[in-house]
Amino acid sequence: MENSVTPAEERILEAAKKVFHCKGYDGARMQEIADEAGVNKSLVHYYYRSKDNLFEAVFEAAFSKIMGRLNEIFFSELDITTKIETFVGYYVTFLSQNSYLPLFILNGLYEKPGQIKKMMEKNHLSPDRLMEQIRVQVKNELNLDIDPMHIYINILSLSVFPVIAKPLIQVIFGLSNDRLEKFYEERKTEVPEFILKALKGYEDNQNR
Amino acid sequence: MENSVTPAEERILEAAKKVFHCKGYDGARMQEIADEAGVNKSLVHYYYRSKDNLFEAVFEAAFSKIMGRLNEIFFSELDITTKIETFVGYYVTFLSQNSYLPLFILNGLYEKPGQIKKMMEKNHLSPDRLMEQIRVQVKNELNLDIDPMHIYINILSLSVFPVIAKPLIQVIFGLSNDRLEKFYEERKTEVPEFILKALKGYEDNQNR
DNA sequence: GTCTATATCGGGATAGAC
DNA sequence: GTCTATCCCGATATAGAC
Repeated sequence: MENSVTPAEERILEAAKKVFHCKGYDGARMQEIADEAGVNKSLVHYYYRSKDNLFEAVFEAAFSKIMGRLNEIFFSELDITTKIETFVGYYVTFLSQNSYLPLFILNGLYEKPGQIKKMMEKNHLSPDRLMEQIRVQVKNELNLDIDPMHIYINILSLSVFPVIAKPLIQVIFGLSNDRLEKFYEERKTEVPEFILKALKGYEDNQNR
Repeated sequence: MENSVTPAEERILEAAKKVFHCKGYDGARMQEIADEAGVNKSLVHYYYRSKDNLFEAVFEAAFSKIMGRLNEIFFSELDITTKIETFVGYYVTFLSQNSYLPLFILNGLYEKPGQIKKMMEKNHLSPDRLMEQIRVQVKNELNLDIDPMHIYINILSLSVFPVIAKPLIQVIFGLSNDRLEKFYEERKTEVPEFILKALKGYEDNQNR
């Protein structure tokens, strides 16, 4: 099996990422991808027989990139407080530098409900292990018996949504690009603080 | 100017909503919209000269539907606690019944950064009024001097993201549809609780 | 491997009969 | 207002020369 990747093939994949990420499957044009890669349109088909195949390659790369890092942080040896701070800090930074990625993935998941489990396994993602990991840590370190799923989704929501909703936020609050950048920067400390204060609230309740 | 809406025109708009919401602008087909409305393809062009026009009508309706209600709740006379509970309850219910809507709107905002201010004004949305409204209420009722923007976005994130990320959540946690419904139901109480506990945390800090 | 040329199809839009 | 027929372009994909 061929192992080395030719420069052309690589350029095509990079170009495809750029175009698919911004325009989605239906909006992307094979011609535009070819132009972006600086090759002939036929060459794109030579390497990736069809638009579908090319899209799959792009989607899988994006999914792995996001989930791999997420996985890494959540299964690390950090204590829960540091873990949340690390997670939020990393995601807000990473996502605002790649602001097209999360929406691309969400759209992709709606279009392709199949074959995703394959990717989950490839990225060594196990729902049960993740849940258990959070539950144990919340129990041991914070002494709380609360559903880890809601906590996990809350953390994700607070980190990801503001990036996805960038244009909406600009419209609702009438922000300039500079002011928006500052807003994201603030969130790196605001969000962990918000989460930890909430968790502290549960603690007070249960120990009362 | 013609005021009454013919049944056909109405059926076309409803059909267009269904198709555009699910497939987006590029994915939607005029033929499919016509079929869905039970009319000939030409009739769609007769009423809405182009695909662009039709899409605008659909987008504006969706935007107004979501923002109108949001506006209504945030400018109501409720105290902040009730307001948050009402908002989350309403949005989690409404959005999970119309789970395609938020993603449709976010995608649309990326594609059409123009002409949105027109809609903001049409819906009487003023960034400044909204911010001031939240700031005053948080100050008066909770005695807190914190940035209302982060609070507002946090509430929105926790309400909207889990609905948008439905397929992602199912994949990450391996949930059945029934279990997911239960999860959303739980969030109607979990999310306001989470938010209010966090706010309480700020209160303790500042009064210490 | 990389290009040119072309097949084939589908979609948006319009003309014109009724 | 509603239909049939058609135009025309653009997009995916393939064949085949080099």
